[in-house]
Amino acid sequence: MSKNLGLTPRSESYSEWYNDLIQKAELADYSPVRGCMVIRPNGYAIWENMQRHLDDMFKATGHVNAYFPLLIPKSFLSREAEHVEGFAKECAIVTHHRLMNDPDGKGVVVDPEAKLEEELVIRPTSETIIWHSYAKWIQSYRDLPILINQWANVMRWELRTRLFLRTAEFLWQEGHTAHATWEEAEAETMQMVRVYQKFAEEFMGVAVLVGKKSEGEKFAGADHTYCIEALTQDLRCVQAGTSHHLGQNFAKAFDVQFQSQEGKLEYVYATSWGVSTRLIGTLVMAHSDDKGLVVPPRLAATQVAIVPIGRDDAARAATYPVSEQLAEELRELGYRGLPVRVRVDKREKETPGFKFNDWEMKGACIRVEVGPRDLEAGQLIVARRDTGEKVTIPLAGAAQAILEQLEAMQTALLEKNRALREANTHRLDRWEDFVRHFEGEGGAGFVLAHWDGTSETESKISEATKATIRCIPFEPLHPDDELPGRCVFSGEPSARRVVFAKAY
RNA sequence: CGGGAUGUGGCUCAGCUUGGUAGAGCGCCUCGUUCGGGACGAGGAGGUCGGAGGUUCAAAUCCUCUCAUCCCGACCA
Repeated sequence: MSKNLGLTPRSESYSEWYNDLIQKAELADYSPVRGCMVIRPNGYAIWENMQRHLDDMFKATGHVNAYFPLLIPKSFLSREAEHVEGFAKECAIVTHHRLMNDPDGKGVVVDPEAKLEEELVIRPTSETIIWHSYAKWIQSYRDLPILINQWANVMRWELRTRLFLRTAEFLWQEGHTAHATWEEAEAETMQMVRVYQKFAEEFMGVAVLVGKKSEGEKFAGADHTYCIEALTQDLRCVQAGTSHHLGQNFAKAFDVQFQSQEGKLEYVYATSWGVSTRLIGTLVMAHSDDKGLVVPPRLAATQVAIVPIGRDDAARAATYPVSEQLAEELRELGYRGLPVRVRVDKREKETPGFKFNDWEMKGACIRVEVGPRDLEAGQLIVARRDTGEKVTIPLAGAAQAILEQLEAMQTALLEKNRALREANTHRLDRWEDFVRHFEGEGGAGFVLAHWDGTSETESKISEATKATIRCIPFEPLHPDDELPGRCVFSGEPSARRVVFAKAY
């Protein structure tokens, strides 16, 4: 236990703790290319669980999946002025299509003869290539709405990367919809940010703020952007998902018009919305601790780890079958409509103590100890990952009791995150207090303050404090947050408080 | 992209100042003893010292370039 096998404690260095955890919980590994990551099975399982549940929610709201290509003609990016400005600086570009042997005999080099006529951009997002298709598919109001989602990878040439939170290549889903009216697109934009909120709360156990982005923070090419914003244990904010109302910007750029019922030609209204593998980083930062990964049961790779104790044949003959039987019973009973993800840890070279620590590092929600002495007493020991609490339960009915523990953990994580947010949300009205609050390294929670609504003030505040406007919340955290006041920076009138925080 | 730091068996690091042909702990493999919170003993395997070039009789060590990671900054859905 005193050996240096653990993580850097969060109190010592939050960012080292995060990096250690990603490695030791085997969520991801570095790749030979800067900014890219290998997502390992333990991390990918979380992504698969996220995908499964999000996809169900998308389907339930009428969406279908499709796939659009990775490579985009360079010229497409420049069709929409704001869009190209937003992404031009971080694009990877394909310029050639062939390699050849180095004439100097040192491996391979790019064949200069194989230069592409038009260079191709690796998608940083797919609006442009998708709207190129939509232009072909949409002629009449009867072709609308189009409600398509795709699961894909995208690439943004980030200069400063962190595993999961900001990588050059990442996995995500991007929904792209086309509508006949502004109102219908607005309803879609709102519906999807609410889907993300529901997912964050009910599956990730993260109490997110939902609101609208300021002009300065909205998506490049959007009319406006809605978002969910999460608070991490180091009191920073993570933008966890966005939903954009694109107005007619892309329809105009790609000339997508439809004939209305009245026979008039009109431009289509668009939305796009996405969440990415950044959600995994958010999840880690929201719940995990100095012993390792903590994941809410609904997303955990392993929900229950059963550790049979005793390695001599006599002990094994008793604890192994009981363990297997319990595992089978859990799978059959299921949790939230799916077989329980349960593992019986029969590794024979490791001691029970090692296994306990190992499963805590890897993020198993519930650990069950099945020992010879327990069996004699007709009981089991069950330990919960988030609280560390160990209880003894009767062997009879154990599966049901374990399911209850899973549900209790799922609920407790959300409550804990909500309590973190409540304890770290402040309302500040004096500029000196505001500046002092954000002084120093590290996060400082959410600050609700008045803002005069101008981009000038917004950028001056962020220059002075490193804090940015995270969103203008849909629902006030307190009714008084929607009362008018005076901008914390300029003293000009303000209609309501907005949320400031230091962000990842 | 700018500043700083780092890169030596799977991991953590020593060796570099003062060049002389690579070490420790952990992990791994084998055997035995163990097994209720990171077991113990004995034996064993494993390294083009991130990569390329240069200086030298000789480079992990000195020089140049380059790649990657971390921290800070700038940038950023």
